Amino acid sequence: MLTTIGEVAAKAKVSVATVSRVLNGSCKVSEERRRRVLQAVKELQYEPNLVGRMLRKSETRTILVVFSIMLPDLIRGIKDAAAAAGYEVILQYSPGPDTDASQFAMLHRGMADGAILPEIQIDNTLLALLYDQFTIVQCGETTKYPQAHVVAVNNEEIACQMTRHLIELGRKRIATVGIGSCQGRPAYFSRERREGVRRALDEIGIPLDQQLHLDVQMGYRGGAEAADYLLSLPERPDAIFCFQDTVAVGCIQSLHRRGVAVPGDIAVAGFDDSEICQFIDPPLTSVEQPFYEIGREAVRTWLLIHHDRPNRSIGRQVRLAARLVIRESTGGSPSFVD
Amino acid sequence: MLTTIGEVAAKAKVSVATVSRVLNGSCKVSEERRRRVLQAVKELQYEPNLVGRMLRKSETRTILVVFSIMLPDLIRGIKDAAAAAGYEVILQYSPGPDTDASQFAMLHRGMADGAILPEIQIDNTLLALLYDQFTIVQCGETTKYPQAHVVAVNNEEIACQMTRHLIELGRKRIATVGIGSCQGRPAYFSRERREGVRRALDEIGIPLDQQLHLDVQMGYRGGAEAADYLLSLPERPDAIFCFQDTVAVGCIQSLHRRGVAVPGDIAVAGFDDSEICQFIDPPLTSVEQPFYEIGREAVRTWLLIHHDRPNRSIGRQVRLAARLVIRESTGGSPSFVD
DNA sequence: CTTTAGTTTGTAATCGATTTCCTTCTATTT
DNA sequence: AAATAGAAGGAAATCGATTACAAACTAAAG
Repeated sequence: MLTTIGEVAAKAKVSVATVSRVLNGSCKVSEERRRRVLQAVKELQYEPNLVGRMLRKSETRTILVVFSIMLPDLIRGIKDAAAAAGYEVILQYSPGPDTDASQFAMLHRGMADGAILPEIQIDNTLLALLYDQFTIVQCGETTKYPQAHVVAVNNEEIACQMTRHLIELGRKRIATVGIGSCQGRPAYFSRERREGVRRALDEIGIPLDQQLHLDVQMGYRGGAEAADYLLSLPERPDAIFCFQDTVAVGCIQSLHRRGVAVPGDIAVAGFDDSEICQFIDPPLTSVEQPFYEIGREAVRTWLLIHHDRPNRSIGRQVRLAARLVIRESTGGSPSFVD
Repeated sequence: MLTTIGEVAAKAKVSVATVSRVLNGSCKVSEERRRRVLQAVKELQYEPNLVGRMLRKSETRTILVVFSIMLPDLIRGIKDAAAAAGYEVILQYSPGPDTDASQFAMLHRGMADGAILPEIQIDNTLLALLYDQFTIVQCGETTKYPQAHVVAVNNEEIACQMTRHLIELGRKRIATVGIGSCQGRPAYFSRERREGVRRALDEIGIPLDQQLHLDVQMGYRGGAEAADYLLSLPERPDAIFCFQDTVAVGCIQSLHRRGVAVPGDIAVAGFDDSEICQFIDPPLTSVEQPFYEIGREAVRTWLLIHHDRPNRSIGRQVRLAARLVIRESTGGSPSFVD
């Protein structure tokens, strides 16, 4: 059994109310009693029971984080910002690209005040229900739901920059590999990035060739499949921009197997700048996302919305800048470009 | 505000006790009232508040899972087995190889009845304190703590098998790269695996060369550093057995850069059989761990220990079989061996 | 028709922490 | 010395669900 406030009160020879007051800073406690209470707390190693507190205050001060891909920096950002605001974080892992209602039981059962959804693809009907009842912030993955609160990088802008970089290197037939959800629809961030690619191609008057743009399941296998398809085309691309690093890695692997040189024949770029980019052959050009800041900003946004519930009619969109990281896989010399 | 049992009772025109009885199966409720209650529950979309239940029952029916590397199958195994037993799971991410007391606040604050620690390296003093107060099961990573409850693969046996495989291919100077904790000490599973390697070498009368065995931080960078060190030796190894796939990948990458052929000059093997093994060049020989089963078994063990608290003097050790997955990185033809 | 046994239902206590309300005590002013 | 304001601390209500206990009701037996 864990120590309760009653035992602390008994040991310190004060009432439970006084113990609570000492620990919660309502400073109307005499120095003598405060000392006795703190002494007892220390000796008994008392930590207030969160369940009791939650019930009494009718709030959990807990944020649920439902994630499908593990992004350590993002989680750290969320945890740090939440802790700073006196909030707990509980993680829920949702395997697969699409998330269903069962992942949100903790909300409906009163164990969390709201949720942050990093890189989660989710049905619009379910999303509407969640937004209706709880404080929800999405990050990484964006959404077409108009009331959604979103923290993400400026996908369109950075994809446009990446495409310009490829064009500067003389590439003209640029393919993109996005991430699809279960229904075969591309994730919304894929659409934004593709729109950036389209804009860059537009600038030099190249029309979009639909054949060159496809969506796959995230992971190495998806990348391999994409490469196989693109190589099967009568006119092969000379660059492949994958919207996730693991997809790019799978892609490169498949190109190698078929004797296609990277970047000699085809340049490949990824997205996220995960650790593997530096450790694959050739090192992978990618887009660095400020995951830690995205996490922190998501919490800040969450807190803002949560304390301003009545006025939350319109969605709040926060866009952060991403950064191109050029490496050998696109044939450029290893250097950074802002 | 979420619906409470009182509102359901009012709507169904019964007492709260009756609602509770209907929902908790004490079947002494008349058919008529049961129907009314279920109707009201449905209409109000009522879900019992876990906080209230936890407080009243003085148990949370929640297991805390503190993880440092994300193993989706293991988490799925844990969640499935926990759900089947009516338990919730909350995840806590612990960045870095070593875990400190702050990760266990949820236990001390009454939000979980115990914890499962997958692949977590943890100080023995802290571990003893945890075992003393809570139901704890470790999995993946083992422990020298004698009262520890551990679910893991038979590291020594499978490492011995892998080494025999390398010996059969004609390799004689076999290096190992283990995972070190912050204090520079190797993780305990590294020691077990190394012991298996020693045993296999012993069988053919090759003594252990200490120079060939080192520990690094997990991840690609650790593998690259290990390869650099091993190549700097006057007598290079002809095989490198890495105790984590990412380390093996980093290792191979560094070997490639220095013009060392894999497996021509040096064979490389990994551990965990993660997805990347099939998508790296050359495909990586590895050890498949039954992560889903480890997760399930961890929960089963947890439940057993939890309901048998007085008699838990001695640690319970569960060892599962792992499987060699031979691929090109060790020069064998791609095939499976049991 | 009364008694008794058994079943169903409601009332109220309970879990731990917080907080309102009220009492007690101290200090200041007249 | 009496009156009053203000500070400090304790008693008790509260949050939501469960459950011990008591009350009410039904059915069977005498």
